[in-house]
Amino acid sequence: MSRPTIHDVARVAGVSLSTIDRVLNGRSGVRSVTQQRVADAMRELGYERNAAAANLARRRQDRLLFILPAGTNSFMRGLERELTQRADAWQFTSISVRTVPAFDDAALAEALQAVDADKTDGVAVVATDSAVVRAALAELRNRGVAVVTLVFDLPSSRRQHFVGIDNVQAGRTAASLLGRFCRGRPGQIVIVAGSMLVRDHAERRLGFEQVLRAEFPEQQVLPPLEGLDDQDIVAAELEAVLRANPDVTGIYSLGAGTRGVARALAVSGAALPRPSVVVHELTAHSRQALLDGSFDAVIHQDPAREIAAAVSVLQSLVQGRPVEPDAGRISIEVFLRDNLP
Amino acid sequence: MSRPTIHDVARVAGVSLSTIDRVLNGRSGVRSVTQQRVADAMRELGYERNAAAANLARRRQDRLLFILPAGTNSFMRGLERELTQRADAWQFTSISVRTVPAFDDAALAEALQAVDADKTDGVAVVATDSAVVRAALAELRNRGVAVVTLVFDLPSSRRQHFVGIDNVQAGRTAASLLGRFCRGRPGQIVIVAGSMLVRDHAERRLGFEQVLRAEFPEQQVLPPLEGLDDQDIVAAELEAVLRANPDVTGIYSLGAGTRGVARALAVSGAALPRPSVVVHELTAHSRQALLDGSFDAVIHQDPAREIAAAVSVLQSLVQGRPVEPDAGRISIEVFLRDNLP
DNA sequence: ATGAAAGCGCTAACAG
DNA sequence: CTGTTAGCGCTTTCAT
Repeated sequence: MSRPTIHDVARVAGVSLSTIDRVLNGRSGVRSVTQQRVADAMRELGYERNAAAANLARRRQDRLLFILPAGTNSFMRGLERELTQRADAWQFTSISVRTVPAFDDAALAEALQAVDADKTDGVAVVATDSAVVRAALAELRNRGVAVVTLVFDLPSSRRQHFVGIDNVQAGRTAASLLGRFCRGRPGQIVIVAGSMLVRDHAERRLGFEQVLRAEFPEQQVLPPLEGLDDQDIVAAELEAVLRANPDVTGIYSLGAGTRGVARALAVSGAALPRPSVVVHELTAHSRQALLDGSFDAVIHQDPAREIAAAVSVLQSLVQGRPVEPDAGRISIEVFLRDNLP
Repeated sequence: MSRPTIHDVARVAGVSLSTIDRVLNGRSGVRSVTQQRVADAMRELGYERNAAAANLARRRQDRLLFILPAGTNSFMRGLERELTQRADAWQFTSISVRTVPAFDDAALAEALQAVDADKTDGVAVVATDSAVVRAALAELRNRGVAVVTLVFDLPSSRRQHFVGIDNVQAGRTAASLLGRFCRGRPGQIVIVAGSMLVRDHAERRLGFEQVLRAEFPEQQVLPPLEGLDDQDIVAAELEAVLRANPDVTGIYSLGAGTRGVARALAVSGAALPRPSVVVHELTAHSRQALLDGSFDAVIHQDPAREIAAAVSVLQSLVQGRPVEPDAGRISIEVFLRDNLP
């Protein structure tokens, strides 16, 4: 009737609970004949282990720490919100969050060093790329703590996994969209970069130019505009570029300069057809711009999925379970006005 | 140190475990003074209930049944795979699956009537719209079983929730994409419909035409091509249409005729620029077409999310928890060649 | 109105 | 190598 338990298996196999437990958890000290008997009994009964009961008895808590940059970046705040609001969504896992000044290698390295390895099983960190950070991360690993990078990767560091999107693919996706949006209107494409971090901006730009050059050669990519993610700078510079190049057909904003882009478009709005616009990250502002028609598409990564993947990977790492190579790969979402969540 | 348990709360409040349990579960038989004391103790200790332990002790299993159409529709098979492979992903929930002949109202009604209300707490059904089905569904509700519709809705029936995408929005999304893809190339747009079910095809078409007419009036929408989701019919008819209309700029396939579309394009491939193509559902075939460049975008709904949402909504319903109105809303995903999962 | 005690399905010492 | 026993945190009789 109800699901068989280890008691049933023990009875059928004619052994004790401990023996069942041993084979169930692959512990040593069971003759292979006995193992076989137990395995047969399990198969016969269709036994399925009750993970909740196991965790309860084990009374293990995975203590995970998330280290995020402070500041107003809405994506980072989204991650933090996800973490604090759904703190109880993960059974047998206790999660804490620390924020450190953004783009401050020293501060980040310090935070990594300050991790108490006796009270922390795993760390997810939004990393900046620098020698001190790499060193601190390696040392954390040496102290027996599992480490994954989140959002920004640190390849060839000692981090065990990366959880985030593939930024080259994100750039390629943007180009596929924008190239199609601008087809039949040869002209210039403006890339608005920022300063979130060198690596991921470079990757997005790379992917973007790969696809645009190969598939939409009628578009000329202008030298990227460095807006430092400051909306005033972005607005001013972009406005100037638009004025100087009346044939701009498309704009790709790969950083956080989204609001500046919207402002520049509003000002130079008279010119028609207005350029097609693809930006990153769904925020209140980009959503609004999508709705009023000034942006065409938003490339997004979902904070909820990102956090869920990080927790899951860290749990596996901490518990010594195998982790599939692409467990941390987050899907690149595309939003238009009509499929906004 | 470790999370406080009801033992701690009991000690601090100076009462027994049972009393804690009573207030925790809102059972009667506790003086309000005592309730207050307990509540204070919980707050003081920062008590959080351990849901797994509660479920274990309660030993309740939600018995859910999924009724899906049989046949080769890859989306339906995707749902079934999700259900059977991840059967153990939902703690304290046992899931069974039944398939019934597709588009057979009588068979579906019969399956609904055959549900054993004593052994089933909730049902998720991919419904077809007919009086017998509605009646059978209502009767199932009367027998005390929770019911949600999945993928296809049955509004104004007694189903308690719908889990699936908004098909009008899906159609609008397709039009936003295709309209932009075809901009600057005035011409005709072909809609390839099928026969999956009248309702959702009609809704997709509605949304599609809404947006196309309003925002891309330079495109003329041809009368929809009824391919009955049969690839041979779709291929033949579409080929004829393409031959007759050399100015076809875009194709929207809103049903399951995807393979036929690919074939027709391969045959009439000579003509350039080839029409832009947006189809529904990511399958091995549509993925391939995306990769080889014959399709531009795929509108998708994720079977995994769909199943997860259905299970979660049914659990809430069965356990009498409140369900947010849009708990069943699944997001509409957009895939291009470059953001394929 | 409140408490004691016996589990839920599994794990973890500790004995044999 | 295998079995016994005492819980994990919570619910549920059944007393009081």
